[in-house]
Amino acid sequence: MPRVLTQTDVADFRERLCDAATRLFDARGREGFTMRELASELGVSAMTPYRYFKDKDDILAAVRARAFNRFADALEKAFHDATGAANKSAAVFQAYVAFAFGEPAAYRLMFDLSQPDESAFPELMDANTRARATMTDYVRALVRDGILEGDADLIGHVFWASLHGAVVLKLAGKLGAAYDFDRISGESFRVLFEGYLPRKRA
Amino acid sequence: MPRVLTQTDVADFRERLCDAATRLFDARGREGFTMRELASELGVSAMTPYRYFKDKDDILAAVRARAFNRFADALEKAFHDATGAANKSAAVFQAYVAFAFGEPAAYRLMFDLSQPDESAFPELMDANTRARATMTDYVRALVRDGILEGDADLIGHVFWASLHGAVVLKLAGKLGAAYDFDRISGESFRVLFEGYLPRKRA
DNA sequence: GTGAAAACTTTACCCCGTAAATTTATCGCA
DNA sequence: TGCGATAAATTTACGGGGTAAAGTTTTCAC
Repeated sequence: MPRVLTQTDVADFRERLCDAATRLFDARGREGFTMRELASELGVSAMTPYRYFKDKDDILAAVRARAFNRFADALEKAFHDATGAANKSAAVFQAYVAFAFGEPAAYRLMFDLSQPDESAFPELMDANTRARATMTDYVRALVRDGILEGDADLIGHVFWASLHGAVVLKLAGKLGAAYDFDRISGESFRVLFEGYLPRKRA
Repeated sequence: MPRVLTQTDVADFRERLCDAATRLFDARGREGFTMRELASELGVSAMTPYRYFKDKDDILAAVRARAFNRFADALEKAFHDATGAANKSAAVFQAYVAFAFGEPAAYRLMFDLSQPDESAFPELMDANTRARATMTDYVRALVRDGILEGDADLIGHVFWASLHGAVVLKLAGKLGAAYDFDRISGESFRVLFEGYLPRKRA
């Protein structure tokens, strides 16, 4: 019988590969990322990654799944560490922005990209679902505590779309100095937040 | 003396090429777009486009410039055809959305993409500036007519970021059935609009 | 040791953007 | 009417990409 890779060997290599791939995506962009450079970064031949992943898309899916999980980790941590619904909401907002600009390539891979039939990658689906949940939980908390009023899922999507828009415009270099990301996202957040405050009825 | 291309010949070919390129971008996506297929679509050899454009990026810049101009055309027409600031605003909103979903590839080329040193393409810069202006003019009209109150440029950017966010989430397939584009963008627009209504001071 | 099979590498194929070399087509002029 | 000259177009070729197929190395039960 020949040498056989243990589960751990495989998992470790996949881990190392995804780390390197994430770094390369950041350094070279989605277009500049190549299997050959990835392999050489890992010190293996160009074909070795194909023992561990079906093809480039499979690697992309794994990298995306890991990005979703890191993202969810960051938001959940922010949510749990802050106390009080209002603080939690601000902390989640900050964590979101920090992730987006700290790992722009990962952010784009998560939200800019529509891989055909993502359902073929259960790991990705799960991570996606998890990240999705963390993005509405904080709104649910705000509504539960009576700080905001309305359909928490709808409000969550509205905040999300608005913030995401500002993020991608910034990432694409579409925002100037006068109306920069902080100004626009802050203003959006403020106006939307006020719009969902409970109506003071007599 | 040999045959020499007239200005018109060159302009016509560039036009035809950009039309075909725009179609191909839509059909194949940014990754799947190739010079070779573009050339074959035009019925010329793979190298002929290089007589008329420096390289692929140069073609991309031209396609983007044309997209910006079509976009500006659509918004300006909507703006001018509607009467009254409120109607104009709604018309511009509709034209924006119609363009984004009618020509998703062109939309992405305009706002998702940051070409390095776009300043090298004056045609692109001009078209970009023009499109930018049409996106804030309608807000300026709303403020001038007293329908909204505040910094028109800031408000314009806030609306833009919010709408853009919903558009790209939809284009990336991130929105589900329950909270779809219309629901989210409509809700965002409503809440932001109300947030900028003049305060009724006693 | 030995052989069989897993892990890995080398080689090779086809597609890409595009540089360089080559061919074709059109003009003014003899 | 032919005949360069030269712009326009095509053909060929190169380096680099993803990855299939073939070849090599390594490891373990016997």
